[in-house]
Amino acid sequence: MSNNSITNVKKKSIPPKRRQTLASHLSPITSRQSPSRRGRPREFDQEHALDQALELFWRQGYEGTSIADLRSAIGITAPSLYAAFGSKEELYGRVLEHYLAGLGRTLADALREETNTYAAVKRFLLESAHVFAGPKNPRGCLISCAIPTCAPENRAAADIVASKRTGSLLTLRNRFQQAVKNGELPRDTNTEQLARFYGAVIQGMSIQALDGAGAKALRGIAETALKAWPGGTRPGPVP
Amino acid sequence: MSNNSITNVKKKSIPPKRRQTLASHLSPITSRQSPSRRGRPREFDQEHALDQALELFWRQGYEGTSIADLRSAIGITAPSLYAAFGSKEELYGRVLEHYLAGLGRTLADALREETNTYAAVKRFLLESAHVFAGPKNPRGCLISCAIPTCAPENRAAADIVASKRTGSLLTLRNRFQQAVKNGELPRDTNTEQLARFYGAVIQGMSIQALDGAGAKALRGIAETALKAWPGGTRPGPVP
DNA sequence: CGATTAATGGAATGATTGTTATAGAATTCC
DNA sequence: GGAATTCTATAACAATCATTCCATTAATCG
Repeated sequence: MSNNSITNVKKKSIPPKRRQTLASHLSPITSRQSPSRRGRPREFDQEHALDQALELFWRQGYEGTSIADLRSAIGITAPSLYAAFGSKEELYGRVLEHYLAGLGRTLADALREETNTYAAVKRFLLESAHVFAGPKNPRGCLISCAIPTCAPENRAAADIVASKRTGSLLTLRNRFQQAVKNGELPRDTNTEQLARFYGAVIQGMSIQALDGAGAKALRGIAETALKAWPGGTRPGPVP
Repeated sequence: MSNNSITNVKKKSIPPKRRQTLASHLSPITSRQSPSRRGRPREFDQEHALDQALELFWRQGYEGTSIADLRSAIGITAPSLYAAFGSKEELYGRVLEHYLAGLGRTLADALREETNTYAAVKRFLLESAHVFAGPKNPRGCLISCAIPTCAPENRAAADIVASKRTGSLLTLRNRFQQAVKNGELPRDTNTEQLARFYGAVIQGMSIQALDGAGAKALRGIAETALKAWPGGTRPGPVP
């Protein structure tokens, strides 16, 4: 109950946050949506709510989206929102997962379905170009350029997205390491450096998409980036 | 005086903004700082105020920095701040100029001082890596990844930074066009595409710097990006 | 000197921020 | 059929948001 003001030197009073933790750390899927539970059933569709929240966070960012925005977009009252998602920060985490399971799954798809690593990267870049400039969703990437900077109070939310970006870099690097073993990449390839490079390209494409670059311009960036592929433009031998 | 609520469909009441325009559109330098004017002299140093504001906007972003933050960092009262800079949005514009005249002048410097275009791009990338990961200033680039998304009310501020990014892309493209004429770049070079590519690399480097990448990692990204230089890794003939 | 002009400090503006009591309504368990 | 449980709606919470009113102070111009 009492706000321990000892630990916090800053002047902004960060709200206490009582019920945050447990739900989000158990299972990423079934936090509160397992059917046929005890009390009064939920009257709104969680999936639809996440869609609406995704749209807002994507278009306006974390700090630019208020609870009031979310409430009116989803069409529920504040207590319902907090009962279902815990807090703005937790909802944001859920939305990121929702994105990565939907339009943001381009990297995972490409790496899983393409046996050739060069082809996987190429597909990842080109599909991203398509999504980032697509007319049906907000421009850019929800992950790549979300909350780059923020007020100290929102640091936690920023760290969540940052960890997703870092995760993508690691995923790329792991594949490149495997590709070195396969012979797809030269033995002396700096895999982390290469992963960072293609990660940077994606992030830059995302920002330029926000600034108005179309799919064609983004594909041009991707095309140029592929010229930096080790061993020349041609893909390495397929294992 | 009266808020014309016809044009604005959104629910958020955007503050009227009375005294915004004139000052900022005349001269980017002498808006209110020409010496020996009429009334009571200013008691704080504008330059120092801009430094403090720069630090804050750089570290926390536009939406993450409040007037209260700026007030206490600069050490002035709200009326003084508004008298000197007009509004948060105008102050932000001033800060961006301040940045481009200081630590953010890497692109302009490189292009002006390096006769070889490849060398200019290389220097731009490496110097940026140094600034983005430098310990003396906030990480990343104030321009590259600032306000990618925002609340509708802050669209104007976001457009200011976006125009700086677009300006950098145009500057790069112009230099590349010149380099094609010089013979430094192949005749069939898509100069806009190349400019977008190196712009994207810088933007990605900035984001990764925010995520914790050190100067060495950023230089690695730059090094890889230079391998995409048309005609191979070696610079073209010097004119 | 008196008038004008502009910056200052203190206090307040209305609106919006994220979040929560409180009470009522709808379901399952026993 | 209660008891327990969980969602919903109304209303409120304190804090913070960007901005401005007011009276005062300090300078220059005539």
